[in-house]
Amino acid sequence: MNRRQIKSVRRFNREVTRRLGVLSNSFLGRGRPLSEARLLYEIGIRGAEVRDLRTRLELDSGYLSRLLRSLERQGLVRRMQARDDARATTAKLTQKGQSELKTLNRLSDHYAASVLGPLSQDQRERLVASMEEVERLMRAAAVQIAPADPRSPGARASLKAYFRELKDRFEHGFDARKSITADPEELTPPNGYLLLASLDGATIGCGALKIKDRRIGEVKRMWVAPEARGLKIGERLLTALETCALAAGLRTLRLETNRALKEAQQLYRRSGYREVAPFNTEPYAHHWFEKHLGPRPRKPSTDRP
Amino acid sequence: MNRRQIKSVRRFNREVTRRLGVLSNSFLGRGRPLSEARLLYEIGIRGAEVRDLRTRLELDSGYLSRLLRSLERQGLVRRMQARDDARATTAKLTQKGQSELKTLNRLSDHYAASVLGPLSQDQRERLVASMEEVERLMRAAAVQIAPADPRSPGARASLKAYFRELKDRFEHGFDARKSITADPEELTPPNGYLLLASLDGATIGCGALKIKDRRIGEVKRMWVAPEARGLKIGERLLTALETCALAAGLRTLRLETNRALKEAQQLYRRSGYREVAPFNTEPYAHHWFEKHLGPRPRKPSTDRP
DNA sequence: ACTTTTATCTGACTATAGTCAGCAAATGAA
DNA sequence: TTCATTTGCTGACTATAGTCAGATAAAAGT
Repeated sequence: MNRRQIKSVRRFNREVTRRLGVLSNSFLGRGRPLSEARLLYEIGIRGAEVRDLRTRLELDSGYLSRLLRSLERQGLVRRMQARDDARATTAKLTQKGQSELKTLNRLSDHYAASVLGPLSQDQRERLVASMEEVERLMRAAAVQIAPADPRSPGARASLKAYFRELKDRFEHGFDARKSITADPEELTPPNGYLLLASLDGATIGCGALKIKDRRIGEVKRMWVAPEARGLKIGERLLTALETCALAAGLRTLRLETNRALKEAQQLYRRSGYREVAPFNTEPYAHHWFEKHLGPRPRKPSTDRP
Repeated sequence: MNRRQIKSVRRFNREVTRRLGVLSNSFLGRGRPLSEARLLYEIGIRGAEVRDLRTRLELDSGYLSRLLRSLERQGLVRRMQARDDARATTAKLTQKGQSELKTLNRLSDHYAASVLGPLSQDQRERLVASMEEVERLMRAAAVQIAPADPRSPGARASLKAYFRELKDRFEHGFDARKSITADPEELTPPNGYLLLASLDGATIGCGALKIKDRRIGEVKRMWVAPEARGLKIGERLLTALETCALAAGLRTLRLETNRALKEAQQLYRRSGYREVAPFNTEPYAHHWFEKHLGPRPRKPSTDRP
């Protein structure tokens, strides 16, 4: 990355926060603190559990409780205990709260219209397209990759989703018991590693390294959530696994994959993996790949797991 | 503008403010309130007049004074009276303030680098390009067009810049005394109109309408500041003038222009003006244009002057 | 039965970001 | 000269957005 790019990002930050700040104050802030407005918005028509609100808005539990109480006093929100877990609280909008939310939505629409209004049709299209690109890429940049315990909730959730997808996509389904293992203890250092990709606290991908012997590692469990595809997260996971492998002294990585997973094969080929003769008897595999690692990780990524 | 575009703008607003907010807090907010950091940044190495700071940051004079006092107490800023106007105060950074500013700049750079860091080279280029487009178009959307008194400071400044540019660009220079008049009283309702385009309080363009008789108007003084070109402000000024003209009951608009002003001619042709035989003896003109106004203004713009 | 964890609430406190009325000096126009 | 305006300062006030330590109670583990 260079000076020009950094300058451009800083400039964007400065200008856009200023413009958005002024507008969102004048539109959303009408009579209601922004935090309350956001909270109403986040509760939504269907209601939400308070713990979800806390993680989504990243609020202190005390602060959130106070905000909810304030909304309750204004008659906009009703709090009720969840049936299954009496500790958990669910917040729902009252009739009044729902009409308030509609007003907020209308104001937000007006705000957006005020941005688009002065522009020509052509400019509007270009602005919207660029906004979508910025949002997508800032989301991509916010994805974090970090090693995790294979038994942690995030790990289990992503592995479950991974198996589910294999079952859906393989022509004869998928049964983990018939496949070569990659059990939790095999993915825990020093036997191996599991890396999770997460975005805003939610796990959206995984990738594992199983150390076979002192020289050879196997890449397993490569998966990215459908909603996060196209952000190059597979590349980053793979690069991070290679960094892990190098750090562990490995010189060769191997992997096998099913013919249904076209995009995975593309990723491996792009990343310098060469197809080789089968090196195991994995029943679900149609292609086997191998890569010899250089002394240093490749340049594009700066992940340090 | 349609639902899809509005949704996209709202989504951008929500996501980007959240992401930028988190980051700018964690980077710029280290130990120093954001408003103080912004103020230091705005004062800059060369110092700045307090009144300029107030308009640029849109701060209450009391609040700004307090912020400056706080920075002064911390030994970062020195306040001194301006020589020419003893009411005005100039704020300058002390040695310590300058090194603090350098630290802030370094932190800002780190913040930008943290956004770009996880992305591939290709993604970085695309992000930066989209950011520039968003910024440019949001700036364009923030431009306001409004009628103004031809004697107001903004009007005089833009007319002066306009004459200056004509003088530079016309092959034989330009002398307003030899040209057909468009004096302040001719551009004041009901004799005519002067519209100013402004961005964040600064005047960046003008356009005038001189009403010749009850049916025919003349477009004069069309100018956009060089730094604001490419944002379709000329189009908006012209459309707004046409709206004015229609409201005043005019059915025909005329204008003349010099051959050096290629982009102006393009604008007029694009906007439906047809070249006609000379209708006056303006010595600096090479092309004469005319447009018959329909009963309603064209669609793209929503300016209502 | 017990400890630990999870989910929320409460009170007390702080920081940040303003707003507003009024004052005073300097300036500029009538 | 007079008087309105500009410019900045001060004190008093408010709103917003938190943070933190501890209380409480249900649920889950052991």
